[in-house]
Amino acid sequence: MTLTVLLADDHAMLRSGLRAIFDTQPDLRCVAEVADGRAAVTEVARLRPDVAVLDIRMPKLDGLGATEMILADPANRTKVLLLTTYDTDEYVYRALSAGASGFLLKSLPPEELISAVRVAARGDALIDPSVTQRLIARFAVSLATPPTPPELALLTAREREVLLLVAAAHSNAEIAAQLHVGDETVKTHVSRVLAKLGLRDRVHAVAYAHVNGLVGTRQPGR
Amino acid sequence: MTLTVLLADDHAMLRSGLRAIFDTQPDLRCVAEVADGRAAVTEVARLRPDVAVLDIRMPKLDGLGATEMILADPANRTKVLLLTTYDTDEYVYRALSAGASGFLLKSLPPEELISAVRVAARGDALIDPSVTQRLIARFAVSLATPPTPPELALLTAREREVLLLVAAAHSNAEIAAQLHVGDETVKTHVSRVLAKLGLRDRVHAVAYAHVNGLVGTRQPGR
DNA sequence: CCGGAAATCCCCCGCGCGGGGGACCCGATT
DNA sequence: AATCGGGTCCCCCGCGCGGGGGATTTCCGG
Repeated sequence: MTLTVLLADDHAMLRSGLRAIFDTQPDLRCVAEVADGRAAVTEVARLRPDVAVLDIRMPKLDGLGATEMILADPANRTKVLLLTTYDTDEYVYRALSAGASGFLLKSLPPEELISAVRVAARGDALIDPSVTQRLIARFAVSLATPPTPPELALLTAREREVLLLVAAAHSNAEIAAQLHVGDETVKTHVSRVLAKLGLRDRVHAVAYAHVNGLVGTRQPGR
Repeated sequence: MTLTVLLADDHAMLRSGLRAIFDTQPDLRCVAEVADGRAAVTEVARLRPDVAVLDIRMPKLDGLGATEMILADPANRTKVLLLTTYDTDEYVYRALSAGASGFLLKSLPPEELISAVRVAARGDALIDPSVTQRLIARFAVSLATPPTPPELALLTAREREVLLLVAAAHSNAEIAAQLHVGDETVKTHVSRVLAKLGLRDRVHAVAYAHVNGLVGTRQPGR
C-alpha cells in the first residue's frame, strides 16, 4: 500500500528537495506541493493525503495554525509532520498541543525523514532527538508530583477526606451531608486539619490542597 | 572517539544479543554486562560508561529505580536508555521523570538501537515512536491551558487583580494593605467578582482560580 | 456637556466559621 | 483494667465575610 504525502513549504527549492527524497521510495507518493498554510489546509481537505509535511514558517498561515485547522476537522485522517529549521520551545509545545505526529528539524537525514513519514502514517509519533530531551525535561516538571508534604501524614484518613471536600469548596454543612455525620463533627475535623497543617482557615486549606496537587487536574495515571 | 556501554538485563540471552549488535560497531564498546539493577548502579559508578542500557524488569532493583539512583549521583555522566518489552504508561512517565535519555521497546530494529545509543551519548533523547504518540497526548493535556472562561472578561482589571489575591488565600484586610486601599473597597471588589462569576463565597473563588489555571503552578513558558 | 463605568469609601445586618472548651463510644494497645 | 487515639456530637463566643443599601471622585466617550 502506497502512502500519499502533501508538502507545504514556501521555498520551492526545499519542496523539490523533499520531493526528490520521497521519490526514491516506491511506496511514497507526493500528491501535492503548496507554498502556504492556507493552501495546505484546503488541499489536505481535498486530497486527504496520509501525511502532510508542513514547514513551520509559511505565509498566510503558519504550520502551527495549519496543523490546528487540519486536525480540528475530524473528517481529516491526515497525520501532520512539522518541519523547522530552528527548534524554538514555543513551537514544539504548540505543535504537540495541536496534535502533530512529529516535530522534526530540517537537518534530519533524508532516510530518517522517510522513516518519520512511515511512522506517522501508522499512527505513531516521532520527535527530533534534540527536541525530545528538552521535551522530557519540561514533561518531567509538569509530571513532577509535588512531593506530598510530610505534615499530611499527620492527618487521619477521615481528616484527609474532609480536607478534600473542603478543597472542593464545600461548606461544613455540605460536607456533613455528604459524609452522613453531624455538622459539628465536620467542624471538629476541619479544625484539626487546620491545626495540624498550620493553616489559618478553610480558604488557606483550599489553596494548600490545590498547590500540593491534592485536587488539581490529576490525570488517571496518577 | 569510542563510546562505552553498559548492559543490564536479567536474561543472559538478551544480553548476548545486544552485545552482538553493539559489536558490529567499531566505535561502540560494551564494557560491562550485569543481571540486576543494583549491580548496574555500582558498575556505572565504577566504570562511568557513556551509556547504560537497562531493562525495566530486573531483580533486586528495577530499571526505573536504577535510573533514578544513577542520575541522582551528579558524579555520573552516564546517559540511561531504558529497554522494555511492553510499553506501560506508568513506566514511561516514571522513566522520563527520572531523567532517562530514552525509552525503547525491545522490538526496535538493531540499527535504530545503535543510533539511539549515539543519540543518547551526545546528550539528546529518543523515545520509541509508539510511545511518543501517547506521550504527546498526555503532554498536550498537561499543557492545555484551561480555556480561560469567558465570564472572566466581565471583570475589570482591578477585579481580576483582587481575584488573584483572593486566590492566594489573602484576607480582605491583607488585600487592602497590599493594594493600598481601604478594606471596604476590597469588599466591594470581592463582592462584584463573586457576583460576576456566579460564585458563592471567596472559598469558591479560590477553587475557581486554581481550577481555571489562573494561579496554578504555571511554568514560565506560558 | 453630560451620562455611565470604574474605583473608592461608608454603614448595617446576619451568618458561617473557627477556637475553646466538654462529652461519649469504640477498638487497639499496654 | 487502664489507656489512648479516632470519630462523633454539643455549646458558646467572637469575627470575618458577604449582601443590601448609599456616596464620592475620575475619566472616557457620545
